[in-house]
Amino acid sequence: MQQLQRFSIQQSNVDCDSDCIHPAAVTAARKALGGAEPADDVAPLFAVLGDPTRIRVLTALSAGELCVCDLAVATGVNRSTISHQLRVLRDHRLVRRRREGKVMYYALDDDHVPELLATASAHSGERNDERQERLA
Amino acid sequence: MQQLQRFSIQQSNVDCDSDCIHPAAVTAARKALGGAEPADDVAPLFAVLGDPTRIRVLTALSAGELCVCDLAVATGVNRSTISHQLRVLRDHRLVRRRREGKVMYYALDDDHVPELLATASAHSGERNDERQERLA
DNA sequence: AAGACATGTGTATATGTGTACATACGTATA
DNA sequence: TATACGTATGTACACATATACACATGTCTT
Repeated sequence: MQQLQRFSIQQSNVDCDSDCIHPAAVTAARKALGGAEPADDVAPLFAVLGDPTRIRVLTALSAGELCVCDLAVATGVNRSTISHQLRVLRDHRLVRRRREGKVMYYALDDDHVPELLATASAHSGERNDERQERLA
Repeated sequence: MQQLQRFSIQQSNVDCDSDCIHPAAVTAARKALGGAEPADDVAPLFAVLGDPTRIRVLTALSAGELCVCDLAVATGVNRSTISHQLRVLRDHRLVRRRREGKVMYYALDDDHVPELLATASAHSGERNDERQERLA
């Protein structure tokens, strides 16, 4: 953390180093941040979703459960990579698995996932709505 | 964030690659994936949200607009870092800025952001209701 | 115009992480 | 039990990137 300079008695008015410009706004922001730092909870989740391969896996699973082999074929990704990413997704409770013989079937574990994907897609879609028409 | 990979589904090895276990499921998954590869649109957005500092910035801004200096104080992050991250957020149309004299005021630019944060928080909250160990 | 101040950016470094090879594990079948 | 096969993981490498220092830019004040 940076050192805090102590020249606070200068004009009691606007000095960004000693005292922030809008103390009321800062306190409101601190309140919004909360003491528990929710960033440490949601940021890792978003980080998991921030990989194209994992998004492809989740999107593929949105059509229904798939085994690892099918996932690899559908997404065109190495099976080893798929397994690694499935483990990441499992650790974050985004997918669940079910064994049937020697085949593992993976499925979405959370209704939040399609919701997040839809919202993010809407945001990206708005950005791309420069002159993009829906294609038949 | 990483660059997308070209993938061809012609990894004809021996068994599982040439003929997947459930061809119908694979075609359904491919249909869900779509030809336009939505992963390349939403994954970068999630990647942006996957950083604790940026989440703190967005959360702080959810209480109202703030200048860079106040953001740095509220989040406890170097002003230079704040500026860098604000640029990233700006590039993805997550925040907008407004100049007033020599002070730049930043605000959330999209209603999707609070929605995404809420959904992600709900997911994390459900996870924490059970006994879940985070990996460092 | 010059100085002060808030903000933006170039750059270097350290940390993180996605990928794939090789290999181990678990289950089913002969 | 032994073999085959789908899945999981250890490991190493390449690449992305978050951070902070130093400096640049833009605006207001004197």
